Amino acid sequence: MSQPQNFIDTSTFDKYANSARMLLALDSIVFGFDGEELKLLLIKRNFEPELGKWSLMGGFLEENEDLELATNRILYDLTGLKDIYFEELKAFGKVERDPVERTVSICFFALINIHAHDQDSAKAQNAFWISLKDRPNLVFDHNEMVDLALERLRYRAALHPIGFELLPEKFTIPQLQKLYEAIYDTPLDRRNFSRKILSTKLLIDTGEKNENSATKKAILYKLDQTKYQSQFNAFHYFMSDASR
Amino acid sequence: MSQPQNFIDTSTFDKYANSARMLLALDSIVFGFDGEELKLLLIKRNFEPELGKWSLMGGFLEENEDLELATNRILYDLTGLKDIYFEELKAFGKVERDPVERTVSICFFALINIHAHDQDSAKAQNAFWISLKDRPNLVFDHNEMVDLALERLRYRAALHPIGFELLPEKFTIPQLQKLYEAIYDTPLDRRNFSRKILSTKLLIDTGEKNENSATKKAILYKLDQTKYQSQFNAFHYFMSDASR
DNA sequence: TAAAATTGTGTCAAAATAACACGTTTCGAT
DNA sequence: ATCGAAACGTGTTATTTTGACACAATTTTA
Repeated sequence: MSQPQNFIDTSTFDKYANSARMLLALDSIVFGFDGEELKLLLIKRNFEPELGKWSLMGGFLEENEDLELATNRILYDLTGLKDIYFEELKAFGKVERDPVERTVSICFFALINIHAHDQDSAKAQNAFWISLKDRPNLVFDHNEMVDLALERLRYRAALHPIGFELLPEKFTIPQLQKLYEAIYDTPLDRRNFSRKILSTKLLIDTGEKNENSATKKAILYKLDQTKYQSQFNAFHYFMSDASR
Repeated sequence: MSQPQNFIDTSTFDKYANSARMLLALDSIVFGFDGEELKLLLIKRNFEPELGKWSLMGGFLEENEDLELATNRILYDLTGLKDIYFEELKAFGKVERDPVERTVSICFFALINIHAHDQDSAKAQNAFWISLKDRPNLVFDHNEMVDLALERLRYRAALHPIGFELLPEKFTIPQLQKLYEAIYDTPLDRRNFSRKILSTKLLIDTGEKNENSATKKAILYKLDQTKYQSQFNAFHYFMSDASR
């Protein structure tokens, strides 16, 4: 992380010379699921620059703050939640991406249970849940970020049980199927989907049923947390061809 | 990529205040394959800080340089090659990761044909090919970076045909198998491997044979570039369980 | 020309997948 | 109370894919 050109003095080495210091932003794509549609938590900017326009939630990395800590701070400010599931997406670093000042953004996406999050936190940030299908135009390169985040979500959810992060603690297989259908925007066969999910042995029957149903009440399952964590990196192939 | 706290003046907005500007480093893990072992291109540092120790090749992002351009610049300086295959790995941003000055590193890994690269470029950087198995201790958090890069390589090579990037233009299936065995440090069944690879239809028989062989000469194949690019993101499942 | 090393191809049983059918539960309308 | 509609749980079958394994062909060297 340094190169020959950048040293000053081999005996009394203090600072890297000649290279630019710049702002490091963190931008978050937060996905939620309301039971029907996949949603994004977006900010209606009540601050400059680009006041009044839509954007992702972000913030700057501070001098004495670890990167991971800053990510958690930003997600907490936005949702009021701690220990949110998130993954780093990509660094965006075009010279002109932020017209105000040279800023490199490290982008990540998060998955949350839309009903568990703190509405007040979102309100404080002027944030709203927007369906993916009617997402507005976003500032800077944020559209590109969302496109990539959705692609990555599809990639990851096809192989790993991250979809569960979007559901409440107890959920039914039909609910899970609707989530996958929303993520991939495609219908799935009930019977094959159920078999696939159950074959992972990741679900535990709680013995309860979904009382909100108007018809046959589906079994409520919960995640087997031990198996979930130990098998997280194993391939599960939830979707046969998520890669188009 | 900005938040309410960071604006100065809604009418004459110029700069983001209060947030720290910092160095942005780019560190590269370069993988190569010599026909037997997986290797890393590492720097014996002839510059400060940490002079004399081993490290990854890196550099700083400059004021008027796109992130992707800088990555290519660093890889070119190291290998003399352009259009190298690389993927972003992760941003490393612990406060104390570089004792000289607060520096966030965006890390990426690259795959190159070890025999095609320019030896002079490597020599100019004091870089050497080191077998993964006897890799030295590296400065800062570079060990962690290499660990993660290897994990990611295994993940990606299990699903996508990136392994081909490490081989010469024309190669045999046994050579490809040795590469996969090196990546996963495990023996594979010749017959099943061959069937799996050929079923992807990514290989074109050149009609030539490997004249370097002391026994039966294997068929030399080349990649079907059109299919390679169009099917790159499809899942190929080259390894049944690369995820442990 | 026989032996050793390596390559290409084939077989077969087991497992996974995709397409599809049937019976059950629940509520509300009759 | 019972019937119908909607949604749920489970089962069947043919096809494909996988994993374990065997055999024949090529090439160099002894």
